[in-house]
Amino acid sequence: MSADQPRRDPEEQAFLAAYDASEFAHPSVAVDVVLATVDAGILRALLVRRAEHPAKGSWALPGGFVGFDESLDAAVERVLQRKAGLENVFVEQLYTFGAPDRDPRTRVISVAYYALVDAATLHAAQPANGGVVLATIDVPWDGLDGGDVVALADGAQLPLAFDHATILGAAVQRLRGKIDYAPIGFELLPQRFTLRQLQTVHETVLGHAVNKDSFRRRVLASGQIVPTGERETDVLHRPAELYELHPSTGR
Amino acid sequence: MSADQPRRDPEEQAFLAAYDASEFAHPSVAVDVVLATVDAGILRALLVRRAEHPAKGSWALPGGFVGFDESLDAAVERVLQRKAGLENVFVEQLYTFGAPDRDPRTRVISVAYYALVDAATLHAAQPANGGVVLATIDVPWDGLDGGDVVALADGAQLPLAFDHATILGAAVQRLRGKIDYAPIGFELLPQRFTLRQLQTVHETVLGHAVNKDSFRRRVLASGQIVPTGERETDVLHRPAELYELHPSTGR
DNA sequence: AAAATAGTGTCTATGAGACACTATAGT
DNA sequence: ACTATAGTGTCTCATAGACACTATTTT
Repeated sequence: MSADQPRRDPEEQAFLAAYDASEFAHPSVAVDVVLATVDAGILRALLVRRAEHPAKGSWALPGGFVGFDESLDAAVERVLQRKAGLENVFVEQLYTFGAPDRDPRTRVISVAYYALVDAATLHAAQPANGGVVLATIDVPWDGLDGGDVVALADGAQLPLAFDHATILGAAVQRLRGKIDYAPIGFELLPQRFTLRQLQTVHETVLGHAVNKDSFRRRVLASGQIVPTGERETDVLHRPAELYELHPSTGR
Repeated sequence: MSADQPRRDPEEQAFLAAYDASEFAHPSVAVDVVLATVDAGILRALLVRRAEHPAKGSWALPGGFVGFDESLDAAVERVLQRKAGLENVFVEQLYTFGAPDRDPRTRVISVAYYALVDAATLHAAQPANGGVVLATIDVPWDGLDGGDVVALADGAQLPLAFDHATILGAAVQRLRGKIDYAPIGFELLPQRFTLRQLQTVHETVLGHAVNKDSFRRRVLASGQIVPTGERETDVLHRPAELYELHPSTGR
């Protein structure tokens, strides 16, 4: 560490050059949204086919540029409404990707978000235009290692635009790190759900099986969910009790 | 790291050549850095006095606009070098703040980072200009609740510019959530440290005392640190063994 | 009745907290 | 010798995993 080096003119000039550049040309700012769901034990995310250059024909996260007077959250809502026909979805900011060459058009800094929704709601919402697919996300790493992921549709790998494989990987990594202590698993289920469904959601996100007994104990002891007194129907076995989020959690 | 870029055909190259990024008004993009340290059991952060409007006279996080061809990480490095005279500091992205009215000049989207350094290094580093203070951070909430924090110098509260009290609070919240499982406590200590020093760092960040016995057991069992065989000197009591990060951790 | 999953009770292993005790520096 | 903190050994308690067992639905 050379923290005690005196400041020299070149450093000051570098600062001034960078500052002046920012006065003339500003980067573009976009939001990209990882809209994820768990469907029958499979992790999926919505992708949009790029109809125009750049990366024409490859698949991208739904996204868009941030308006000059538009908040980041508002931009995300607009994107979700327009590309997936969804409103009032659980959304959290993920990370901001700012490599100078990540978009060939110009400098684009992208603030990535993830949105979670249950599979039924996502299937019911019809996107305004075509060119949209609910891709299967294949995670080629274990635990919290991180890295790019692979998107599949009909068994074939989809080419992903820009650095979106990295953004998808970061979203999976964040979900895996958070699901054990934050109430995000519920966002991937309908309002009423069984403990088995919740366990499947956790297992799908984490990428490995979890212990049934301790999972039930832990979830019930957390006080986050309450039994409804009703049971699931149309199953081939003993029906499980339906639970819902504790009213104080407000959903 | 980043995914393979799709092949560029002539049509796409023509599109890129004709692309005009200045078609719309773009927000400005800045980085703000929470440069934090733990000094004798006190959490501190570097603040810079604003010499110009807006918020003239109040205190702000060190920051600066991102150059058009400059990566976010490079902008953070530049800010740390210029405002604190530091290089090779541990840095991680925190969150991006984008409320349209957070800066009265114009639309400024700020990508916030936090940087961690040990107190001795921070004291040794000479900031380029005056108007810099190492403020005490007072956290008026417990655990992971979150919220604004208060900056103090010489016992008096410092007025904070823009939304920087919120950014500082988010940094504390992130550190508290991460220190139990991520190796960030070591970044706040010199290369060699005692277990008691490490415990004090944890207690200062968390805002509450931790159990000595289980802390020692947990840290030693993690295998992250190794004993050096040497002991501290010039203390009024039995000197403790000095530890350092396990070589494989690479620092 | 058979099949399948829901749900309960209990034993064990592990890790945290508590506490007593010994060790070693400076004064 | 006294004081303060370092460091160790052991007991207890809480929680996760494992496993056996019972309960309840459809076919």
